[in-house]
Amino acid sequence: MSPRQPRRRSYDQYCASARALDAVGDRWTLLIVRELLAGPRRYTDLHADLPGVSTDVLAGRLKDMEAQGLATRRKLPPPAAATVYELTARGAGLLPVLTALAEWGAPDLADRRPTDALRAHWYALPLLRRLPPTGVPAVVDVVLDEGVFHLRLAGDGPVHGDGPVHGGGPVYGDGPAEAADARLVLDADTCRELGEGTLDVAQAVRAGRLEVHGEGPAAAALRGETG
Amino acid sequence: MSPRQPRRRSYDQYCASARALDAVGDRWTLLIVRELLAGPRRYTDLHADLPGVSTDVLAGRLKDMEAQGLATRRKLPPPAAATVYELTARGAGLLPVLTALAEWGAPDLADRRPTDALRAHWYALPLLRRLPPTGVPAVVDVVLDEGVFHLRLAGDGPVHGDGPVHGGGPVYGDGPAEAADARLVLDADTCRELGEGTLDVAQAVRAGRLEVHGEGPAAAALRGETG
DNA sequence: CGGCATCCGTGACGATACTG
DNA sequence: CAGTATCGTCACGGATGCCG
Repeated sequence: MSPRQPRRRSYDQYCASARALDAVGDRWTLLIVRELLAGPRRYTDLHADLPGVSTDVLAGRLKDMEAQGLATRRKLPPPAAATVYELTARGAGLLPVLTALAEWGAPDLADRRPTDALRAHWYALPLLRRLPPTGVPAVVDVVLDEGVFHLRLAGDGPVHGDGPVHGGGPVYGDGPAEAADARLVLDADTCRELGEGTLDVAQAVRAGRLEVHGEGPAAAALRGETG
Repeated sequence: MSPRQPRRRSYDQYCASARALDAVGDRWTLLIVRELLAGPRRYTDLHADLPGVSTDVLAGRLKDMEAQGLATRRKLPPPAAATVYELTARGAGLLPVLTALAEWGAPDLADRRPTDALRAHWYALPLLRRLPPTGVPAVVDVVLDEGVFHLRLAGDGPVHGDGPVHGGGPVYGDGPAEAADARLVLDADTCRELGEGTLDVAQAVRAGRLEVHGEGPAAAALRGETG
């Protein structure tokens, strides 16, 4: 009958961090979460944006994540008859873990190896913690030579580790948003330094390395017009 | 000559989170960091507090961490001629990652399996984020039936993900501190609920589930005497 | 074409034994 | 005490095949 559930490997420690690592400590799992934080994605898109993962491991991880309540499969209504994977609230709650990792790992981006894959929206996580508070929920397009992505800011300051930021929708996404409140134009290295924290938005604007477009209060706040 | 360095496996992605996982994503690494956040430890002590890790994996991880600048080996002066492992500043910078993981994983502590190992200081990480600001640096002993540990609070509020908290010394430790500013006495389940955030210190005191001993301002702040 | 399942070679992991 | 040596097992990565 039961075809021998291989029983997920556990640290068997009564420790909150160990429990978290039991759930998401496997190779690739947190990077799949990173992709799904950009919104619902199809299997093939995930596979394309996770270069190096093998098909069976990706399928297995998605199955594990579904079994643990981190993600769900959903079938889109026709004619777009595709199945997409989507984070649950529990899965989206991993955002603070990913931002903490991104903040710690940002200095390592100083050396860009020729073998490194790159997607524009991978710049989103370090940036989320570094943008000044907009005071109001806002969607910001970020335009790099390498591509365009967008951020969804809650308005009440940078994203810290204090739980999910807003409703539960995607926190960032690939490509431009439908209706953005502001648009940032900068080069990849400026974006890297912003994410690392060695440069802030006001400095970058003053140095001519960053253009902030937009008319609303969010764009003004990003420019530093606090009055 | 060079016996072919097997070259650490990398995700090869130009992404801050992926870079961090390249460094600390291997099994056991973050739990070793958790142990070393309690201060310098000997190999045998690490092995004792990481039940399940095999000796060669532990040795290998410590070597990797040393090579990556996360930890250092240090030989204690005689007569205590033992070698201890100690986090570097870079390694200690992983505290926000571990607190984010602990916060996310805390709800999973609701079911305590009979196979789970337990060390008192494993309660420290979830607690660090949940104690009210003491206003002043303080050392707090926490007394459970299961054992005693202590926390070193910076004073400026709970530990968020905004970088290292204070100087760089241990953030918590096993057993009582030499000179504690306050002493908390509670049972394990109360400690778990505090860490989970479903209960706060003031509530626990009022419910008679937590005693806060001590005379100084830190103890008063923990009691909620904000005046 | 999207979503896997299968097969296979390699390397990482876990337990035990052993050594300076 | 602080690891190294050895070995069986399993997870991973890559390629291919199947099936709606």
